[in-house]
Amino acid sequence: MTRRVTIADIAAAAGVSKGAVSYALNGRPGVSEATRAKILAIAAEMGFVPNRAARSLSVSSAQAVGLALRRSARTLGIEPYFMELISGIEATLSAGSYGLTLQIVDTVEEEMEVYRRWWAERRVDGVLLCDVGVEDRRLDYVADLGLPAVAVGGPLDGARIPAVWHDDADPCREILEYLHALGHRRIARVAGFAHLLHTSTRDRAYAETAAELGLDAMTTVHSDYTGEQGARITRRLLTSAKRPTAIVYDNDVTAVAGLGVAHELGIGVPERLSIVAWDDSPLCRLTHPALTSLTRDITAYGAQCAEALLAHIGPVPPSGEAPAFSVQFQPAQLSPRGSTGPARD
Amino acid sequence: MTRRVTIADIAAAAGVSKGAVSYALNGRPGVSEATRAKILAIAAEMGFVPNRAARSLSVSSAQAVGLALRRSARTLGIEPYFMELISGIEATLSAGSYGLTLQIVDTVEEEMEVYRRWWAERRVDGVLLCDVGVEDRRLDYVADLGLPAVAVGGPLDGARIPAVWHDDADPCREILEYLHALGHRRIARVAGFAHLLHTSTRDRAYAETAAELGLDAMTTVHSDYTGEQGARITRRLLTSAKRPTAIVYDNDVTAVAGLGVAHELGIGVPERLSIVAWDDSPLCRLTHPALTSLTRDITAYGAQCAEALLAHIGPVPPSGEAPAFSVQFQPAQLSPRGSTGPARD
DNA sequence: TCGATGCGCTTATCCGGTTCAGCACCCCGT
DNA sequence: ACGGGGTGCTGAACCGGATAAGCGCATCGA
Repeated sequence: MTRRVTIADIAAAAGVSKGAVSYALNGRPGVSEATRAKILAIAAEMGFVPNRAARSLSVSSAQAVGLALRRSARTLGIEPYFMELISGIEATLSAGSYGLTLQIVDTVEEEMEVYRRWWAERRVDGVLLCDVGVEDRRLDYVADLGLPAVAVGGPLDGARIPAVWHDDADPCREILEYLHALGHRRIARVAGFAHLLHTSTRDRAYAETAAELGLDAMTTVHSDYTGEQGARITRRLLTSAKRPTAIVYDNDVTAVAGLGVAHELGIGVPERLSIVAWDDSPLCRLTHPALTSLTRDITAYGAQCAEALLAHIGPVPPSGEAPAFSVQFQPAQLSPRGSTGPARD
Repeated sequence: MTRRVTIADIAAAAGVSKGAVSYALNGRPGVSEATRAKILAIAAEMGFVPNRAARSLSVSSAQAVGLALRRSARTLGIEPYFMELISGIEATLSAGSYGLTLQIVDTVEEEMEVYRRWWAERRVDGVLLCDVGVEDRRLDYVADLGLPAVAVGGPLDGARIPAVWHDDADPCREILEYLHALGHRRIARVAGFAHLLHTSTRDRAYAETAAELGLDAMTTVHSDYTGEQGARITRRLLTSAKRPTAIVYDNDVTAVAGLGVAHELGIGVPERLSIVAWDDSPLCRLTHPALTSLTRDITAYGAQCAEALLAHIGPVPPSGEAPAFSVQFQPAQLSPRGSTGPARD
């Protein structure tokens, strides 16, 4: 295990100074092309890789982005969303030779503390904020810190940090119109955390569309996205007097759990109950029947979020043209599968 | 956005030198208790957080651990295993104020390149190796690099790096004896990647136990752990001439997919087919019937792996007592649920 | 009373890069 | 021949901590 090679070693080998080596390696002017080539050749031969800490100390940039997730291990495990998102984020970051630092936290306070520490330590150059809430203290907090951040969700009107989001209202309309066309009139919804921004966006969109279509009052029950609650709520809905003929779920996990409950109660899907899931993860194709769901490319979404963050972190745009502050991502699209069919009663 | 506070600022405020501040903050001798208290008070008041890069440069330690995952975004998303593992790893790391750096790669070559770069850059102090293979080039590679590493899986006889693993043979025996007791004689298995170490361990254990119990030759089909393959293989098994009365799956995803196929084919579970899943994720309780599965605490496993790595990275044990080189984790336990029952034919 | 000891702190150096000021040199026009 | 200006490189400072060496001073035993 030989000692790490530093620019001083290269300088000695090339017979030049440290400064010249630095210029050569960074493609900056200050050395002749001949010298540059020689230095690059020697660096490559010696297998030089710059020490990240030294560089960070000099240029005061960590070349890393932070992601703090405020979800339990169980939820994170079962929800394909997060890993797909991370996967997309990661792809963009490593393409730009940025690292991803991950931390899992329990409370908002802890999460904000993590941001404070990361930023004070200069461990990250920016962060991505997931699970954007209706009232989200983190937005102002990171803005006050001066920590570059991008919200994964929105839109955030009047917010001081950029957001990447997709329209949730249109897909809601699409779902209801689809179910309405299939003859469904009693439609229930198993929603996600009530405090999340996209939940409230959907709450409103569903309510408006339901009114327009003249549907019976839509029952909406908020959940914590877990299978347990999805099952419990579905069981209650399906055993109530005015049983819905269709249930829409805000995520895939609760939808799969709901399908399980329908099986358990001997209620045929889609004959006597139609099911629609949000977030078309592979989970939705695991079941029988496969779940009709809202397809969106979460990995691409993650990639876009990371790009927005890098643009936000990056040097002041040379063209003087600032990157778009907020970006709207392609909306989710309905993928009909076996779990939806005509209403019977 | 005020400027970051450094030890020089604290030194100036306290009227002492930088060195004294460093000694005080790190709890080392060299300053009187009175001065130490004063410095600590000032540091706290000014909200001092040491610059990570500067510290790393001095002590040449990154205070971070790397994790490179060689799985597709889809697999990572759908398999609860990884997020639960990460969650556990993360808990241990942040308790020791270590960071977790995550990267997703496509090939072994790329993965090894990442290790080389991380180590050369001193971006990490050590790495965890997931998905240990039967012949695993990474083990020697990181050992040659001198990069501290711990394998998440084993046992690794004669390997140069420590491993944390759990016995896979005993649970295999437990499963087969259980199914045998229920009267099952034709048992099939949907296994995981053939090249993975634990797959081959299970291959052997199942074969041995099957022979002991006098079971018919067990059909084993290897898969890539995805729902698609799980479904396809199950469909083939269930439509073959000598249909198995029980199928054991190497992970939860393929098992859930298998259950879907049984529904699709109108084969009652557990009346005409029993299903056992490895890895008791919440996924197994989402379905109806809930899946009998092998419970293991993956989060705790991840925590243990991280602990082993930190012990391996850490300072030479002062007591002269080296940490255990390889650690065996608690074995998985069978949790019988609705998907298994007596064989009928 | 004097040298030895040790405490408490300062000074200086180092880690490995980046970057700025400055200098030697060459080319050029006049 | 000489000043002006650009090129190509060097030396040194700097980023923010850790740490070894050194030094003044009080304490203590002989």
